[in-house]
Amino acid sequence: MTMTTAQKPKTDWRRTHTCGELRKKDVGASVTLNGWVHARRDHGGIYFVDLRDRYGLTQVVLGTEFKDAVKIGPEFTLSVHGKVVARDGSNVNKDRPTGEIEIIVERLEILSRSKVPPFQIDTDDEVALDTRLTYRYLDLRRPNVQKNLVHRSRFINAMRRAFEKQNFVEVETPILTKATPEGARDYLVPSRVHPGEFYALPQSPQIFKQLLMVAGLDRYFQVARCFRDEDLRADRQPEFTQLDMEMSFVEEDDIFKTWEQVLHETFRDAMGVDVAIPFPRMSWIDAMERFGVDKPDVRFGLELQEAGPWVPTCEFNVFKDAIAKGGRVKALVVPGKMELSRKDVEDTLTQIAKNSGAGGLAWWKAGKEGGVGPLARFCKGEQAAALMGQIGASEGDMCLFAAGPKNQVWRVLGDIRSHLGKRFQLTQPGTWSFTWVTQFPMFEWDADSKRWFSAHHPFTAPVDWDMGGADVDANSPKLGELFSRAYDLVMNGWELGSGSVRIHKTEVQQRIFSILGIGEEEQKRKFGFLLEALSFGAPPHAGFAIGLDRLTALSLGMDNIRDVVAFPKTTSASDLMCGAPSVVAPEQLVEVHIRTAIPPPKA
RNA sequence: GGGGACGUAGCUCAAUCGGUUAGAGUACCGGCCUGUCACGCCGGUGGUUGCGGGUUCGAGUCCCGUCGUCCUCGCCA
Repeated sequence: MTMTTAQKPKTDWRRTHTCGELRKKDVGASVTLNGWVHARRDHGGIYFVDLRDRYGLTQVVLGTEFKDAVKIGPEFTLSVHGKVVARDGSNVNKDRPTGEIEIIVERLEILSRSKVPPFQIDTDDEVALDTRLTYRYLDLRRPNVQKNLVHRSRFINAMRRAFEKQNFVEVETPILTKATPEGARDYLVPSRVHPGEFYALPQSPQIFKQLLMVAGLDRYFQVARCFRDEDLRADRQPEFTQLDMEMSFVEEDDIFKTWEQVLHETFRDAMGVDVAIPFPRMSWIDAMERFGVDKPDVRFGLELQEAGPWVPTCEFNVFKDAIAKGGRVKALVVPGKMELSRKDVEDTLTQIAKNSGAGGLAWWKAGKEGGVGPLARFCKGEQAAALMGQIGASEGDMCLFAAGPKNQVWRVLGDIRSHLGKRFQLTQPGTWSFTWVTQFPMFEWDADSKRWFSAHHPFTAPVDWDMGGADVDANSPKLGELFSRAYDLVMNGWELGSGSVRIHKTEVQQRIFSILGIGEEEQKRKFGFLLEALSFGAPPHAGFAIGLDRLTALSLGMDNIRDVVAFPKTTSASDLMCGAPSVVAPEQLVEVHIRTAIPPPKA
């Protein structure tokens, strides 16, 4: 809604939430209001209507002069000219602007009539998602959803300002680009001019921003749309937005400092929240050992404890076998006051453990006399006290043990820890806890295809440029022990973004490609332009990208990114509003040289 | 690709052990009401219970399939 008064200049609706909101000081002023109107009931010839601005913040009751107005539909768009008057003082609700003042209407013009809406727009009642998404443009009229988009806009603008203040240059990179092997599945676009050839939509602007570093734009950023043809989740849409950046002649520290400053200013300017900087840092291995995940929610303790040293003193073969096979035994000590029952452990938690790949969960209610639980008979005499000392448990604490390969132990206890955090509400809403997680593994072995994959991406620099020596070939298991200069930014248990120091030397890049099973020929075909670019004296560089949808959702306390995206897709990646994807005319296919038989559309 | 939950009026939901004419609130339409702000009162329209098949004397309810939405595992360099 726009509002003009004699005293007040026209307000830019993008700048303020309160523009359009009628206040007591406006009494006596002449106004023009344009907005959505939800007509209430006909009341003896008077129409009482709520005028709602585009943020849904203003509700105005029209005064008695409105009684001659024509009858109108349930929702419509209109323009009202009138005089603002104070209502009878005895009937004012002091807590809300609505009702305090009203407009005596001099002229009313219906700009646009409305059909009966498919759901009630003037309430925040729950409506089925598919209905909301089919009529997203009506859903967006609802105050709660709309304010998310306003918040998002503020966030993006604040970030842009913060980057520009640090002399970053925003550069747009192509949306029609080249398919990249590895990583996520590409969305492909057939070329009309080149029969049988395809563009791909970018999974990220990664290579382009590295080329910008070679080009000498040593402080780049971009609000970048990215596309990944993978299954959706609450925190994942097939297209999403990154705040992407890259810098030259820098290392981890410089990236961290830049982002800490940017995020500090963003939260301050967009939300008035003072985020403490610098953010704590933690190596990946510490994150895994202490929290069992690479995106730990550090707002609560309940850290994983090492039980290994105690194992040789006991007779529990499951634990001994795990250690003998090179695995680990770790524990989660749940304070007695959290009141975790035997049933909780044996039902809920055991189920979580099984979902996480464990055979089971050993539990022990700590006690100096041997405690209670399946583990109790292995905790005779001194052993009980020794175990309590080893894992830091007190009398009455519920201790949960996982044994096996370290990845599995981390996973099981990490999942259970996260469950307990939610269950016992160990986190406070409205807190923002950032952590840098550094030094991720360089490679991960894929048992199915029997080859190494990059844990981050193939352009990530190893911590050790020499990668443990020249004798490391693509078959060496040693590759699994190498660390990279990749880092993530984690907030409240969510991965917000990731980045790395990049490889800027052609030889190193070629070697990484070889380890990943990309032969010389293939390297040339797929990444020739990058390798050649690196050969022209590429500066050392590093970068980072943050998921804007996730950041916006989290900052609003939401756990689904759907409502910070104007037109989101469903879990089956379709757009219910416009009906995408859809069948196209055969002529269109012929034009782009696709002759494959198209399966008939679903019934 | 796998697992789970859900699908009943425009919307939000109910319907007992499988039982006879599928209800309520709201919305919508009509009537009454000049100070409402979830206005009130009276009346009315509105349903192939997502779709297809099966079991049964009888299915919204049970079974199978299918479609859709949500959550999740795999996947997301």
